[in-house]
Amino acid sequence: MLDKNYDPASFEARLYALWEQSGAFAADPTRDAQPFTIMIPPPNVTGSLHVGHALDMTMQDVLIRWRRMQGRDALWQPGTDHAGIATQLMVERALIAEGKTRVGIGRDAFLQRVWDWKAEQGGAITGQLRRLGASPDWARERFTMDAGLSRAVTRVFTMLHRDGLIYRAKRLVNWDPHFATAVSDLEVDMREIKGSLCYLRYPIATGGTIIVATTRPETMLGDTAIAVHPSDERYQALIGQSVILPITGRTIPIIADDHSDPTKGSGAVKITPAHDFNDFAVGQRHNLPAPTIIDRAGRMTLREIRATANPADPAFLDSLDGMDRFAARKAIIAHLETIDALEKIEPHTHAVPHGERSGVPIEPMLTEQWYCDAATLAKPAIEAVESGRIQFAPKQWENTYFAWMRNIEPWCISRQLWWGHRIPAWYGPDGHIFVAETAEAAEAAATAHYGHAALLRQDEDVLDTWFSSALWPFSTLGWPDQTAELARYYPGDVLVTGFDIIFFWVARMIMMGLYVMHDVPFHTVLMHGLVRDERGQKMSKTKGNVINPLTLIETYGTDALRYTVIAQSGGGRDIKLGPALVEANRSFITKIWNAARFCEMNACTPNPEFRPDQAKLPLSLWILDATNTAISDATQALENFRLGDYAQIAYRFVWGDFCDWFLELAKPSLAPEHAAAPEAAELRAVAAYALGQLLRLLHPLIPFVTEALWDDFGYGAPGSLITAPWPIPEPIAHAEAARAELTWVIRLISEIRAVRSEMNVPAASRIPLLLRDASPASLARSKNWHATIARLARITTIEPLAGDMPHGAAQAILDETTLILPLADLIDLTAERTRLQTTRTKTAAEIEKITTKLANQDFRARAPEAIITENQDRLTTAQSELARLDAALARIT
RNA sequence: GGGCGCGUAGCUCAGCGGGAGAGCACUGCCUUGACAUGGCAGGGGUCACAGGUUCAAUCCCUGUCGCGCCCA
Repeated sequence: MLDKNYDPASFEARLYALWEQSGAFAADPTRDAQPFTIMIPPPNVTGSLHVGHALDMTMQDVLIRWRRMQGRDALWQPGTDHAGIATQLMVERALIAEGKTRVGIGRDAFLQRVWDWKAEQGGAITGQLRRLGASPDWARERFTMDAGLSRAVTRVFTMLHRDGLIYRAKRLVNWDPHFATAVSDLEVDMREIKGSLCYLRYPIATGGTIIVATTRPETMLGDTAIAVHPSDERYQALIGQSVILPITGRTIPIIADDHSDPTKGSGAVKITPAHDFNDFAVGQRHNLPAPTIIDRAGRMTLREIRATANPADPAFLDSLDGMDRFAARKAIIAHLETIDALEKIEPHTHAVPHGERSGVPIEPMLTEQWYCDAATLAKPAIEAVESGRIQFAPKQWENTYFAWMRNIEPWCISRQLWWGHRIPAWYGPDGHIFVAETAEAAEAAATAHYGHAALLRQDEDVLDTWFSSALWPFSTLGWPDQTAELARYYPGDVLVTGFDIIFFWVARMIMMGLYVMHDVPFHTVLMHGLVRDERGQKMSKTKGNVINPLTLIETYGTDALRYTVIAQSGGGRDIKLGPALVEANRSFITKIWNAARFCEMNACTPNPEFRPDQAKLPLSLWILDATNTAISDATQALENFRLGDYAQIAYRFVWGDFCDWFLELAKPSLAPEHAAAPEAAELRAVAAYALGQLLRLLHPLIPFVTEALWDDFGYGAPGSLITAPWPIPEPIAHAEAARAELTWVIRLISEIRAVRSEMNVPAASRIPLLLRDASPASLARSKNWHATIARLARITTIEPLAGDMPHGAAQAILDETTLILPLADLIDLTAERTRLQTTRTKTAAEIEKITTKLANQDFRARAPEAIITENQDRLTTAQSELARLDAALARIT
């Protein structure tokens, strides 16, 4: 017996354990079934479940559960990624708390600490995914640092290097001084900073000064030119002259370059090639030197400029060596003031790059790093989307993908971290590089190269975490081994992720999939938006508006959360989420629970022998037909990746069709006094059947409540709904006639209810119904449905009107019939007249509109025949309604 | 500056060439034996604005305004 109250906490954990232990989540490559594969975008091993995951993972789970029920061999590949910087940071913090440091304990000990941490606390998110009801094949869980996945990383690195697609180069990188590592463009946040624009006065060698504007005066130590725009009249005479840099006393040229914007600042800009991306490009065009003047910890360094310096104040210059870059900025401004080289300082707001993880300003830094030739890898990846072999849903995001891929920069893949895949490159005594999968292979290569064994030193750096994530769609399946899984599940079907991650996962997985596997990793990319708070604000810890999905689950149940995120997810736009919305949506789950309770109380027990074609009653045929429609529509929505539509279709079917009408219309027949009749038996069987279809239809969306009810009713063994077949429409004979009949009954009841409500007829009062001008068919229907109409519309008798209308009656029009409700002293005749007049006005307006349209010769000549006919039909209907309304008005006495 | 997207009922959004929709919120009535976490009924919209194409425009095109995001 079901509890009176829906209490998700009482069964969710139990049902999940039942599913997991039953092996329902497991893919089976030996099965004779079409595979369906989703590779989880591996969450960060340090992470915990946030609402963005809740959306992303629920979408995947809906698809995987649906396809699994359809009989596909469903593989949802779970796992986590090792998150180089985040994980290293976490363990470093723990060390600092113990008074130790990473460098202090050394690389090997540090890595052991990371693994220890991972064993104890890593992957908390996988437990939280279970709370969400996610059904991946846990036995196949992978981690990007696993031996197998690491082997794939090493293999791909050597392949790319062999093909000339990985190389070493000295370039500017985004340097994070806090972590002392290079980071990718994508791990840099541009933040609006209220700073200052300093106007510096540089002396010209031949006399006079030139003013340059800069937001970073401290970089002047590394200036190697002053650039002016070639067409800037003000500076024509100065091009080719020299400037004496204050502080260092170095002499640098004034050059002409388009980079300088005459409308900004003074129109002259200082060029610091080693510490600015634009300046670096200018430096390359003009063959300028690029001295580094800030070190890897963000401190000033004189190492590369000391030899050329000729300072007026050597003590001041020396004092800068080793000074933090921001302290140096202040010191330099103060010093320039004293030597009268500071023209002015203006407040200035500008975008400053910050490390996503560290939060400190990024320092462009000239370093030697490993690069991947992304532009070459991108070509086939672009083609795969252009040709439609991969499709984005919504399609709009393909533009974003193309825009980025067509302008892709070389991918800096090395990171100066310890936690990650160590770069499989070794250096000989003379610096010669040996790239190999193992140290032994590198040594063998070195022996062959030098003609004798040589002492090799492995590259200290590790690879960008995204390098290993990019291999996820095939490394998880055992590649480079040719496993049965690889043959069966690659390429996969769908990647589900947020648009903010197109460049991280989507683009890189496609590039690597095509390069390594010569095939796309998936055919569809299903994009969703960001989850925001109820006011549309981005969630952030600093704002304190972060919603914890586990709290929502504990408060409202997992199904309410799942339903909410999916129902909101339409169109791939950002979604707004708050506890109030989840609470409101929980009532949908409660509604299902209560509808099931009603079925249970009325002995609607599942009958495996029941087939829809045994049903005879119009009401049975009607709900069976509505069930078919819901099944078709829901299936089509899922096929088109319109999960929001699926949720809405489910909602309307359950609440509108099944609860509001089917159960209500069935109640008179199910009442105890009729319980023994054959009609009641059929309706009980139909109710049980439709409920079973409904539970299957909604299971991918709200797995827990549906499984709980499935088990309770005994539709199958406990925990078996997850593997029950996805419903398919069953042919219903005479569905058309049943629809017509039930639609009539529903309209009749609604019409009477509306009149009663508008005329303020007390709900408790039961009144007779008279039918005027009713056709024999309508009279027959009213007779057949008398008990139901009586109950739902609070009616006593239903009779054809014989003779004159009784005094004081309300009227309404239903097709050819005029409904007459004698209200005697209850009625306010003025109100009744007004009510009918309002309807008449609307109908008359409708007639006017259609008449005008039909009178238009252009319309008649050019509109499709079907549209003309439709308008004529509508006109006829409206005209006859108008006539009946006029008659009704005339009868009021 | 370039690109993408969005402005439809109080809110969240669907619809995207031929009768303006849903959910929530709101108002009124109802403790009817699944559910007051409910039922029934109702009000509420020059579909941002201005042009254009069309027999017909919320829907297509152009422009304007406002908002958001991405890239420089």
